[in-house]
Amino acid sequence: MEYNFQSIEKKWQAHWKEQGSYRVKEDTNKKKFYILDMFPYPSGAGLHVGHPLGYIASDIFARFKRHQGFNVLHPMGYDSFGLPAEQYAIQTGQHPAITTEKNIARYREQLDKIGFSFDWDREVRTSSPEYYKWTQWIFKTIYNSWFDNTTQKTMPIASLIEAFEKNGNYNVSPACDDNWHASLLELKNNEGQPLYFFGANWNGEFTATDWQSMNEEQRYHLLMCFRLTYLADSMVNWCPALGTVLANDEIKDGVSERGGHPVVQKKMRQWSMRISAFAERLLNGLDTIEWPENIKEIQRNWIGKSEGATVFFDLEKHQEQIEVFTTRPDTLMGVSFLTLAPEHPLVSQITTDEQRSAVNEYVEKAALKNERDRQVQSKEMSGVFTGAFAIHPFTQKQVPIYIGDYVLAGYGTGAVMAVPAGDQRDWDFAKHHNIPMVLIFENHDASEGACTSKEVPLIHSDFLNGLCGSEAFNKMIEALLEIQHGNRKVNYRLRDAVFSRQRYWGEPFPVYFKDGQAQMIDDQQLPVTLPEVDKYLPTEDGEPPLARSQWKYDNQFVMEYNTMPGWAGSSWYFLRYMDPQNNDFIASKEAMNYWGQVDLYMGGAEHATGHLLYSRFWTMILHDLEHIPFGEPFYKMINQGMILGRSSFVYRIKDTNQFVSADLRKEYNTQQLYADISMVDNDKLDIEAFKNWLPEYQNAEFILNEKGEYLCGFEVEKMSKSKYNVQTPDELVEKFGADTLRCYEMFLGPVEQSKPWDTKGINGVHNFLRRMTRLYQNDEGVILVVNTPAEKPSLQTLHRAIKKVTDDLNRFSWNTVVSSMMIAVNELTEQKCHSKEVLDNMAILLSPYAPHLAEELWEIAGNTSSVMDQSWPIALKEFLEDDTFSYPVSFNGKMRFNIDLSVQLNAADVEKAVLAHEKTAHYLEGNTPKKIIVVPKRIVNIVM
RNA sequence: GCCCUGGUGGUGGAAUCGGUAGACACGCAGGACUUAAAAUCCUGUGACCAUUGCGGUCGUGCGGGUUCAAGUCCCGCCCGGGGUACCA
Repeated sequence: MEYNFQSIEKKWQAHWKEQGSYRVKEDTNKKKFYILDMFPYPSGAGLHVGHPLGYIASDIFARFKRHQGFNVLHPMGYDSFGLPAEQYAIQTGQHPAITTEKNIARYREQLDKIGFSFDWDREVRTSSPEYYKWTQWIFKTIYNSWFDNTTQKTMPIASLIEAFEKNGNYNVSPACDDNWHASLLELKNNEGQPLYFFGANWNGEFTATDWQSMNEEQRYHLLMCFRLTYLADSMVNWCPALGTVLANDEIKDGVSERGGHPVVQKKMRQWSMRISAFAERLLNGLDTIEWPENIKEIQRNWIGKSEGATVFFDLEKHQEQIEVFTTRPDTLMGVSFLTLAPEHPLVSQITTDEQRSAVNEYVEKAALKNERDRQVQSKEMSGVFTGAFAIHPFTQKQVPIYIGDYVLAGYGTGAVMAVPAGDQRDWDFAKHHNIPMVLIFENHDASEGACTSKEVPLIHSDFLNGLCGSEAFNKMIEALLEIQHGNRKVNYRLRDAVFSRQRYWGEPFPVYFKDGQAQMIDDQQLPVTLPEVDKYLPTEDGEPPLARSQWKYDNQFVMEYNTMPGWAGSSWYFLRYMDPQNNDFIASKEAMNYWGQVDLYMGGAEHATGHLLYSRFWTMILHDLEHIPFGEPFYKMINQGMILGRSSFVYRIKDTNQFVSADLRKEYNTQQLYADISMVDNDKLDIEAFKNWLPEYQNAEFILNEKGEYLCGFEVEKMSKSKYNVQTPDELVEKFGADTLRCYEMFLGPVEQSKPWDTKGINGVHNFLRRMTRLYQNDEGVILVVNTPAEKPSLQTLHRAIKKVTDDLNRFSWNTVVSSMMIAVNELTEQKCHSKEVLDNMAILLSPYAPHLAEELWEIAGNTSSVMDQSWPIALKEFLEDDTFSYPVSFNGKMRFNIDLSVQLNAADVEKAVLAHEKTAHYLEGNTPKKIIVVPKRIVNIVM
């Protein structure tokens, strides 16, 4: 019988479904293995061949682990809240839930065809109320928590209140914004008086008595400064025309990517998550997990730890100080000016009357640019002198103060001390504005640029003269502490994460507002479900879509009309798979204790600074609060690469309707046009299909090459509809079968590498499966499997394959496994081996890669059980080694010939045998060997 | 600029610990079978030189180095992919 993959795959998929083969339960007698794929957003376009790459790899690994006796949790679900469904709803009025449902059905159909071993009973969808009930619960939990800087741990907010009751905020160090107390002083009560009783110079300390005398409103705002999710005014990219906030990557050249509308910077009251408190934990945790080094690096950079010092500069004519952060306190003696961000709060206060108009103009100009624009600006170091001077803390000399938009308000203190001798940017700024430099490095000629090395001894630096590096760094910090003008400081780039979105299709907040204060809705009333709206657009006065519903809590209190961002649901979904139907908790303690951390996480590297950071953040919080038994969500991670498309091109001669074959196109002036890859086979164009493709090509004429063919050009690029290079898995499953597709995607190369999709090679893999089939059955359907014992060479072939396949899977080398199995099948075919003892083991080896065919072959060989239930074969040592080894013999490192010798021989005997060999004399050319290197079972090298 | 990756035949890739570079496929060329095509099978296939056979030289982005031995280790460059940035 021919390899009839269509009927085989249909048969076994139905069988597995009927048997519930992939259902999994906690079983404390078995070791667990949790292998997870990043769940997809179910887009309307469906899957292309790139999407299942990671799923295939993880599915193979899950099946391998099952054979090894592990209890494997391998679930799948959908990240089903998101923008595309909402956009579609705006255009068509169709409810996003309906669109999402449809897309999920299509995804499921496509996934099912590929034969994945997901336990679909555990499916989760982030948009289902049963699921987002717990997203809301986690939000509330985070709201009711604070972070203790001393112990570096999340604590319930009640414990902070208790501390305040006892000692005010003495002896307690909750994570918060540096100037949290300043923002409280701006608040007013109903009478328009300051809400708090602290004077304008309050430094943030308060006593137990202060706390006890606070009213409920005062305590609300005070606590908000310490909660791990909090309401605060933050700068957002507001697009008035679209009525929504845009993410940075939704803006191109200062206008919205969609529609090209202007975008302005606006302060909005938003929920934020205090991820900045976890900077150090997130950084250190990376050392405890096995992730690809590049992802760890991306996260480290994103967290952006820098160690340095805070320095306070007194002002010449004002009480206030300017606080700067620097990583080079050792260069403090070289300060020639300070630069403030245009938004710095002291700017208007210190600017002199002569400079005021210039400064105002500059500040206004800067406000029009968003942060990203500003960074793209030219290198000409724009800035304006404020007219004010600071006083150098050591030399007491005047230091001019500038503003410049290269200083960002959002990083550090929004102010920098400039040392032109030691920083290239400061050097550029000084040159441009003709500010005198202070030279502080030995032998440094500052006419060319700054000296950025830390290893050059200092000069003109008073007590630091002659020192450099960390010695100077530490000595300066000591000196700063002594004169009380600075201290050691660690700064992080990581910012708190905005958690509000002005969208419809996302999780609603379990929050309403009473007297302007946010109130959490009781756990018993969760989930708070999405209300119906007439349109999925913002209201006329710019409120989010949910406001259209006139939604009220208890019929009187305004609800929070924002929704949660996309990363909310995906930050904890791996927990829900453990116990997806649980109504009492995110998952039962038993289930979480059993399944624990994800052992292997497979997904794209593009989530490095989003999902992969946020889910670590939430896991740490939940772990600290003892809701879950582990502190890092994903132990081992592998990033699959992207599969790129191979686009085909035709070449039209300019201003004609003539197309010229790619190999002849240089002779003409041509225009390159896409041709759909379905009309191209082996770069040869199906001319008739092309003519019928689009009306404009109907009367096209073709200049063929000498073989009478029309060749297409090609390019490797991202798969996309507009490039006509999308290859769907469905077509390939139809044509070659799921097993072939699975093997081929693995055979393409290492999973973590990006590579072009090219269907050319798929025949080779398909042939391999056919040759495998022929070991069991000839083309007439006669079963060849025999019960006679196998010959030694066949057993050697088998056991070598077992060893190689097992080793390669253990080191996640999916591609080489296919090669090893091909080699085994080629050898067994040559040996005409049809022995059941060999073939049964071969079927088990094959089953992770080609599960349908493996089941079929297992059955053909006369077995009644399922191949999936068989334990993984063990490679027997006696069949792994030959009696002889073919030694390569090299002369001065050049390999000349092989000699077969018994593996029993020791190095001296090998040397003797080689020297006795007839060819040795020839290659010695009369020389005496100076040295002979023998590495047993590897190589012989003769040095002359 | 900085950080992370990668660079091997016509193509995808293999070489796991410093030990025979190019496994396994694709493609291509030639042959067998066939009226023919497909399918299948066989042979060859890194480049260059020599071919009557034996064989020889070069070769893993480039230039150096360490070593008996380097795709693999070290130093200095070049190019591609990704991340990030007036980050103080």
